[in-house]
Amino acid sequence: MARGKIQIKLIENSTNRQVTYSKRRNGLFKKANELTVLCDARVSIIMFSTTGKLHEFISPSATTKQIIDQYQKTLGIDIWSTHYEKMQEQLKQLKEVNRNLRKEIRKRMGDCLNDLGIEDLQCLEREMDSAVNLIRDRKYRALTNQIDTSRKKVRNVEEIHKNLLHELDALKEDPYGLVDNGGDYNTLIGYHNGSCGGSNLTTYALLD
Amino acid sequence: MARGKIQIKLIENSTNRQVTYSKRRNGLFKKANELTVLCDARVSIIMFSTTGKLHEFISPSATTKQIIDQYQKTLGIDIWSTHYEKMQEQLKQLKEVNRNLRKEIRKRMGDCLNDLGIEDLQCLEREMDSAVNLIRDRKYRALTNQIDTSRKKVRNVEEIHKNLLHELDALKEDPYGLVDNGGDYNTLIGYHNGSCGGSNLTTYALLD
DNA sequence: AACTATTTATAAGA
DNA sequence: TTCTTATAAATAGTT
Repeated sequence: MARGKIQIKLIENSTNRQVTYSKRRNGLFKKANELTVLCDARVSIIMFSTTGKLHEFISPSATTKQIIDQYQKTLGIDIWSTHYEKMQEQLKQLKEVNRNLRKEIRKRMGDCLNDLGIEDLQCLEREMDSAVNLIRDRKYRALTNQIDTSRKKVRNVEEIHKNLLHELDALKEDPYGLVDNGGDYNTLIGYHNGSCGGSNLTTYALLD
Repeated sequence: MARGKIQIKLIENSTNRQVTYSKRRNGLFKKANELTVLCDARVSIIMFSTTGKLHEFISPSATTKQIIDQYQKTLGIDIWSTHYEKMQEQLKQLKEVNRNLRKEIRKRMGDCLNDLGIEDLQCLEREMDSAVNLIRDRKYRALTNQIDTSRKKVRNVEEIHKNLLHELDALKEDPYGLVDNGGDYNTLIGYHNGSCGGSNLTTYALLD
């Protein structure tokens, strides 16, 4: 456009390209500003150079966010709000599902039974009964295992005790007497019957 | 810039303003395109006329959404993504809560008991037992109510029957005989013992 | 960053 | 809206 026409194609020389970018960017922004003033328009220019550097122009009468919001509103095809609305919908659904799950749990705790009919109650009772049996079975199995383990421990300790007694007998002739450390072996079993921490009902409160 | 210099200030004449807007808009977009090609830059221009009409330019190598996303990322000051991330976080939390609630329900159905200790099992058993009692009570109360209602119905029907019999007696002298519509009153009680629709276990599957 | 020959954009008119 | 054209403005290449 001066001192020789140029072809509109990539400027190969990197330095020239950078200089031209800078010059023309200023030209573009100047034009945008003139347009803003002359025609009372609102213009947003956002540009990135090859190197990723950001430059922007915005009409003094507006903010970039305003322009972009209006852009979305005008196009109707929201770039974000579709996404947004989907997420909002998903959130709503999950909350509803959670609410129902909490309700289900409360039913299974004997609460919130008002809206159940006789058949629902019978059905629930049957389910709970069989579930309780399963839990009881499981508990018994766990207890049995623990008792077996404890028995083994006791037998082991008794074995040690017997050996010590034998040693003691063998040492009867020894002039140096040894003290027997016989005691309550039950303390070795270590069975602590914890108080039921219990599910906290508030955990299943029907939150919004 | 031609046929006379102009001042850079609002063009009062509305028609002229519109014409200038159109011409200069084209000029601006042309320049933007040249810049895109010459310097391998990515440019987004969004503009609104006084009348609210939208015009946009976007470098062929990009989309407006890309540019705006990158704009936000570069500035750090996210216009949307903070909101976004919050929602995403909320979704994650809700899903986790959901998962736990399902697990809780499955426990109360005698499933998923593997990771429970003896005390947990005892506690759960106790909870379930008392819950079952509550449910049973509620069922009995509901049944009692229904039986009462049924009894009243039966009594009512018997009353009607008795009256009809009296009428019949009274009509014995009548030469026109009347057929007694006596029948199985039990059908009137209408008690249907539905098969337990049952909670569908898949409902409480531990979804992701 | 400044200069300037030249190209390009465009204001006014058609 | 488009075309024309005189002229202002932008800018490529140079310093």
